[in-house]
Amino acid sequence: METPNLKMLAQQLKLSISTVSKALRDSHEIGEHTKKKVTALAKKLNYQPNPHASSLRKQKSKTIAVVIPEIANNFFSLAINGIESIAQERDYHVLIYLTHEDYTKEVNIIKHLQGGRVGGLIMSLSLATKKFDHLHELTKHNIPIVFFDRICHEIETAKVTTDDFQGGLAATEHLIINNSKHVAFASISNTISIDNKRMQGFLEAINKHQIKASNTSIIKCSNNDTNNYNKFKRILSSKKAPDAIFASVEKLAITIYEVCNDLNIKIPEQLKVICFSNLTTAHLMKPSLSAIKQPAFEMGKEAASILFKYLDKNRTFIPNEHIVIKSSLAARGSTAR
Amino acid sequence: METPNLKMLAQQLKLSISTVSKALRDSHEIGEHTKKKVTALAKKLNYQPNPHASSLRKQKSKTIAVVIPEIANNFFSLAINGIESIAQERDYHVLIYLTHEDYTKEVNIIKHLQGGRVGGLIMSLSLATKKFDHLHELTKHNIPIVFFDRICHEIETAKVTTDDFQGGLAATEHLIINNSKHVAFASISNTISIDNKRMQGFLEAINKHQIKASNTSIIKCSNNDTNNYNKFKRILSSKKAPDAIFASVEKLAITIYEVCNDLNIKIPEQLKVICFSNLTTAHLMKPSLSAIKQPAFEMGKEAASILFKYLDKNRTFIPNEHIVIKSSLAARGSTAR
DNA sequence: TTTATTTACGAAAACGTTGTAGTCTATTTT
DNA sequence: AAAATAGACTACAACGTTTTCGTAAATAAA
Repeated sequence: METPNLKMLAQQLKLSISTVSKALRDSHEIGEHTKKKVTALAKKLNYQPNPHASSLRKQKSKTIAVVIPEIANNFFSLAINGIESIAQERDYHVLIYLTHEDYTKEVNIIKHLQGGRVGGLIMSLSLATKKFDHLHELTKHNIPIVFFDRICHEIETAKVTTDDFQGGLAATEHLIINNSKHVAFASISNTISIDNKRMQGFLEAINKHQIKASNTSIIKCSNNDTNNYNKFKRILSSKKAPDAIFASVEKLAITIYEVCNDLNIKIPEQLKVICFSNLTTAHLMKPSLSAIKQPAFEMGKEAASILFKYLDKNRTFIPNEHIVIKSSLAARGSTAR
Repeated sequence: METPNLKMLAQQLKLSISTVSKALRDSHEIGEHTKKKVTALAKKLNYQPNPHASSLRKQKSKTIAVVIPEIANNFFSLAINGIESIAQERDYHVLIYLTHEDYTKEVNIIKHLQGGRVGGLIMSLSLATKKFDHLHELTKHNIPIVFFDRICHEIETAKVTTDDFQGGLAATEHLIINNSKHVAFASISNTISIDNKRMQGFLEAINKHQIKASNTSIIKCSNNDTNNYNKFKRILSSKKAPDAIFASVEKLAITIYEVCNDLNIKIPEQLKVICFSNLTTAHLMKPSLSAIKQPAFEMGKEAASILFKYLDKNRTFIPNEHIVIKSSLAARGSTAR
């Protein structure tokens, strides 16, 4: 079956292409009678305007890209959920790209997007990204970026995060209040924004409660699960092992659970664990996992709303703005006194 | 900064637009010397062809849509991961649409796609979908669909699933072998393909092991967590409660865990639980959750490979084909004898 | 009645590519 | 030396929209 287009409609109705086009877009230039006829036939033939032609002509596409490190992760999939919900409302389309925490992949994806496939993008940086030339280049090409979670300070635009500092502070204080003597922070990367903020919250709590430096440690992890596993194993079997760990991200807490299972370390008796997480099954774990829950869905919605607002106005420059959405602490078994 | 286009390149090089276009696409009509000059300038200016113009002209777009019920779900996010990995390799772009298990949303999304925004789509049906006119219509418009997981038998095309029947059989046998006397199947919907297949596997196991009908039940659940919770609560506190449940999908098993927690029912002593699942933390739950693990990532990859194969060949009709990728049973605490 | 103005439509030029059909020069073939 | 061919390039139409500009007829204002 031929896909109907304006020409086809025009011929059948013995009208010009422009009249049909205008009628469908409810232009005041077209009479009511004609509009009725046109829309009726359009509905009958199931006409849908060709988006490529439309995008080309209008030089904008009602399409955005979401560039994230990974998707098999509750935080990011919830965020996409939020983004998509707003997009569907506003009739925008969402392209998805995964960097898999790889800088080169991120650069390539961004390069591709310079062609104007999308009007803008929503992005969370890969762990490996330390240079931002590709992002500067993209904004030079008039494609706005809204960052969420792992934001880039260098680019002037809107950024949506949760209160990572406050969350880090709260998580650490929660450990201290529950009688932890030697608290550690497990960091996933020293370059990404959120990890830093969370660590600063950690340090602030240490400071506030006057914990001795010798009873504090920073565990530098990476994105490699096996390496992390071995590192935790080493640390937790050493003499001066911490009795509480605040993990920057969920996956580190999971690795800690695995190590504890294998070393037969009891949580929370011997080790308390808390982390930033969006696991839906945190309350069903053994023991149930205490967590700082990020408002992932809301963060996605907020980021999308901001981007769409500017795109709708044809504004390609988004001024600096930092939206912070509050996280909440769920105290569970893994930090019980 | 102006986004460079062919015209701009042509002017700077004092060549025609067609020459530049052909040079960039490495046409034999263009001399080596010219090609070098063109590609050099293109690289310098960071030229990226306008995808809308290209798609319009070529009448194809190197873009596919993925239409799924939800994304905050390990199975679907892993599947997307698989799809995206192949797409990135093949230079395809992936649009994502969520139906949220809603028939009307699904129909609207499909309608939109008739405009030719995408070359094809990969899809898993919503729970609420019982009519398939929208899908027939789409294929009439020459947009091929590849189904995965929740497939549609009515449409002639390629379908990718796991061995739901075998998985259902294995899961149920696993319960029976581990000494369950009254086994139940928790169904999420009686319309979707996978639920049916899994139930058939369940029934086959019942049959094979000659379980009496009175020691068998089918628990009809829905997509409403609260309703499911209440239903399980009622059933599990009744006198003839089952001592083992095979849940069709992960979310039902989670609800069962919650009910058991609240009713203080011991898993696996009083109730054994197994389900189809892709939870990464299944082994850390209390008790660890026995599961039929679906090859979600591979299913996504397979579905994408098939679709791209046909799109690359400009074939819009995909003949019937059912690819089955094996699942595996992980026996854990929730079904221990 | 003549002159403005409004209403309802159509012609045509973009948007940036791609592909077909030339065109011109230089080389080879007869 | 004339004719054919190959090589390297250009002109131009098309893809399906959107939008600006025109224009004819109908209506209102002078």
